[in-house]
Formats: sequence, structure tokens, C-alpha cells
Amino acid sequence: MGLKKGPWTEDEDMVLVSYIQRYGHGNWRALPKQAGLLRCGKSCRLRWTNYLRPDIKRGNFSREEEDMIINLHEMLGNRWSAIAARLPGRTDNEIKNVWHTHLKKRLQKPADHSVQESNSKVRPAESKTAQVESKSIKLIHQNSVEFASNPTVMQTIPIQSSSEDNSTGSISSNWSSSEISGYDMGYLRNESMESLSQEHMATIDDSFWNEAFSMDLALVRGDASCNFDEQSDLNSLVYDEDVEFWLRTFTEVGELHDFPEL
DNA sequence: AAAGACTTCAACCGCTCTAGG
DNA sequence: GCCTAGAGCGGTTGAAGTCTT
Repeated sequence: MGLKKGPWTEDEDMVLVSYIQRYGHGNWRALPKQAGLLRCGKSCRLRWTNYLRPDIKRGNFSREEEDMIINLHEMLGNRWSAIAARLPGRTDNEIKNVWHTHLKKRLQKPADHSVQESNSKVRPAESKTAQVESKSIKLIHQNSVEFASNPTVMQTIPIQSSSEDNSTGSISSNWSSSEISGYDMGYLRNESMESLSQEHMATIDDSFWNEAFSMDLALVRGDASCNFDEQSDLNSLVYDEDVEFWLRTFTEVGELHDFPEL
């Protein structure tokens, strides 16, 4: 009712910023009236959170940020706010725009070798090993774990189950933690959830995923390492706490009752 | 130089979630 | 348990800028 729409003017920005600096923004609906703005509270909130907030980082996204978005999107899907929470100074709206205008296209470009390489890590459904990967999630259901996908040397981890069936899983030797996080978390959630039985699905609620995805940012970036010693047997398997976390998680979710060897 | 096509991104829309009464 | 208001979220829109013909 008589409220202004469309782009904000500098004057409006100044009014909004000075009001919030002085009084805060406890009640967005009341704010424009009290500040003397002909805008709805929602518009003020969006303008503040997406543009005027002092901790907003302006300017182009770095390659590192873009890579992070791609990895996080693979894991989280279109949950822009969740992705934004992992990129300090960036807003969900900004990330959403960058995704639609740049990153989606970048992933579709077949000629770009570096992108292809990146895709092969984070888009399991499109990789050559998709069939193996699809199989691997089913193995989780069958009391085993398998990080299969890499044509390099595989190591085998026998999983002790509660039943008589000692299924065998394997874990590839040359995987970095980013591959494990970006890859397995993504396909676990998006590609293969249907592969889990209903009873297992029932045990996976949002709190599980929230917890899982709030893991160390370094893992997402691929800074951390979790390489496995090819020469070693299971007892000397090298792993870091993130890998341990995931193994424990699989244990809980997929009824992998324990990893006695670990 | 002009017109149309394309791209970008701030802002809006409508739905969902949550807290409080 | 129901209702309501406020806030948050993801999808969509459209104005402005840029590129192409």
C-alpha cells in the first residue's frame, strides 16, 4: 500500500544503514516505518542482508571460492544458505547467482580439461565408475563399506558384522579427503539414498546430515589429507579423524556394527 | 551507430518454518 | 493442538549493462 519497489537509492541505503547502526534490527516489519522508509520490512531485511551488511565481501569470486561452491553444491544441493554459511562474507543470493551464471556453465563445458577432472571427482553419477559407485552404496546396506571408484590399487577392508556374513568392502588407496568428502557425501545423499532400505532411511534424519556437513571446512577444500598406505595391511592403515568420523557414521547408519581392526 | 540478443544480479514472490500466545 | 506473525529460504523476474550482428 503505497510502498516503493524496485532498486534501492543511495539515500534509502543511507537511511537504512544509519537506522540499523543506531537501533539495530529487532523487528523488520516495524523498521521501515520507524526509519521513515517507504519499503516493506522484508525488502529492508533483504537489502541489509544481501548488500549493506558490513561483513559482506564484494567483488568477484576467487577460483578457490568457486571450487568450494561446486563441491558444496554437490554435497548440499540447492541449499544456498547452507553453502553461504561456509563462505564467509558471501550471501546465499550471490552464490545462487554465481552458480546459475558461471559455475553451472563451467561444469557443462566438455573442452575444459580441468573442469572435467574436477567433475569426475564430484559428480559420480556421470563418471565412468558410476556403476561401481552405485553398487557400493548397496554394499553399505549389506553390512559392508566400499569407497570404490578409483581405478588405482584398491585395498580391502573386511567389515565385521553382527551376523555371520562377513562382507568385504574396499577403500581406494589414493583418495584425498576432498574426494572422499565431495564424492561420497554427495552420492550418499543425492544419488543413492533410494538404495538404502526403508528401515535404514528412517534412521537418517536432517540432524545427521547437518552434523555430517558441518565437518571441518578444510576437508571440503581438500586441505586435509587422508591417504592410505598401499603397503600396509589393515592394522597399519593410516587415517585421520575425519575418515574415522565417516566410518563411524556408516557404522551407525548402515548397521556396520563396528570396525574392530580400526 | 543502431538494434536486437544475451548476460548479470539485485530485488521480489511465495512458500515453509518456528516461536509465542 | 491450533492460529498467527515474523523470519528465512529457494525460485523467478526484470532492469541495466554488455556483446554481437
